[in-house]
Amino acid sequence: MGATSAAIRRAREKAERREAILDAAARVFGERGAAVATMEEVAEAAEVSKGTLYLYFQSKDDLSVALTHRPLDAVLERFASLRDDDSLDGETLLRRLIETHAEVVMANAGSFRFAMASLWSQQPAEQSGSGYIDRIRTLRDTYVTALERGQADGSLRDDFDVHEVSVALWATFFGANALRMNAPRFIAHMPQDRPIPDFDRLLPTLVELFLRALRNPERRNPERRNPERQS
Amino acid sequence: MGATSAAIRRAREKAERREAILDAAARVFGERGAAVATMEEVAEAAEVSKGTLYLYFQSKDDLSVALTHRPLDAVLERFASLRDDDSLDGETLLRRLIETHAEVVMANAGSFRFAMASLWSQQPAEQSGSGYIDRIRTLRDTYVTALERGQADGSLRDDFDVHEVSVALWATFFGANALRMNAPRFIAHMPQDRPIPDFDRLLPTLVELFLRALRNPERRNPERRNPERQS
DNA sequence: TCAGTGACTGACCGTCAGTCAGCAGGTGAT
DNA sequence: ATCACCTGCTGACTGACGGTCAGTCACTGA
Repeated sequence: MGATSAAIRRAREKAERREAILDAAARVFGERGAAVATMEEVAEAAEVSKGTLYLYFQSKDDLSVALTHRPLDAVLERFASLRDDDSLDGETLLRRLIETHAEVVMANAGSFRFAMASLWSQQPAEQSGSGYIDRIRTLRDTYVTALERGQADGSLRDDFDVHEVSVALWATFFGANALRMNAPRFIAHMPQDRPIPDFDRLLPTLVELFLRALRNPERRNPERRNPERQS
Repeated sequence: MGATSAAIRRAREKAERREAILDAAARVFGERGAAVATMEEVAEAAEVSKGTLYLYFQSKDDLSVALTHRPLDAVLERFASLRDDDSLDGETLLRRLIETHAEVVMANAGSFRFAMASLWSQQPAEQSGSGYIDRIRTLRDTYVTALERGQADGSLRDDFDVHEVSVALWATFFGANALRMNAPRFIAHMPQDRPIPDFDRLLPTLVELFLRALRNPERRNPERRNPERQS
């Protein structure tokens, strides 16, 4: 049936256009800064009219939140493959998750920034944020998995609550990524005669601290794989 | 001189009006939500015209950042009195700082929220944020003091860099406060059939984790002073 | 050939941050 | 008492931008 194949092609083109708009928005928001960029500019960059934007996204907020979905999906994909790698013990998995997470966030700082802004400025529980929350939940679930694995294989202590700690991890790396994204601004305001905090050391320091708090001091050491890790 | 006393009175009235505007803004931003509230509404609540707002504050962003100064000053004041209390060892001081910080942030969530939003949305290094940065720096300095005291009195380990850790603490409690401020939103989006993360446990969990990582395992225990403090 | 469909357009609207010419009322000098 | 002056304040106005919608056009399938 010709009707069907035409419909399929339309659907595909529609999806492609949506992606093209997201590409353009990422570029514009990244270059110009999120709040300053206008929908008109995004439309121009995407080579469509402003009205078209509103056929694909309900609002500017909706568009900017959608911008974070792709990088978050990238995080989740890499999370999944790490989680499925059985050769990693809980501690190593945890460390890798944190590093992966930070890496992708920093690589997409522009996209995340405005999503953060709209997260803060809205007060109603917008349903536009729902996709974001879903992804965050999956992300936290993966941290829980790593913690549970660590408790099971003895690489982590077993006297903490994995759910409580996973929320703590979430908060911590949220804050760390936030600071790192805004580091240039903070540094610009610092009086130059004082030691400037080293934001690049932030992640390693935090990883170190958390692992020190969580690592099992009397590790059973059954199937050890990596002989490194001292500090 | 009559002229002088009149000038003094004017200056005082000007300061009072500024405070009154901040009060009104805090009320309006708190009730209505930061981005939704208009300057017109703030003006009405402060019983002045919109134009007057711009005699006291350069912009809406400026006003909302100024809103956070007062609570931050409250934090700093309490920080100073904690720091000056010599009977507190480093570990206890650190714990108190964290708790105080969190308490004030939560009590003034409305004021902080929009400041966060403008932090994210602007890209230029606005000088309006400079007062904010100054306060944040003092805040972090106090954390550094606590860490140094802890290393000196043996309540904390001495094998970490106090500056690196202070940035880590800053990031962590920034993130934790951020999450707690937005907890209702996250919870609203969570599917109800899953265990909901307990945001009230977040602070205690983090304090616990950090102290576990930082506390001196072989504490010399020389001049212990307060037998209280359990949680 | 042509009616139907749906993606797309851009002029238009409402809102709101920010401006500015003018006003009131107090002040100090004459 | 009078007046020039200043200072704080006002609110109508402007420009910009997010969002809308009546209308256009290309394509489709009969």
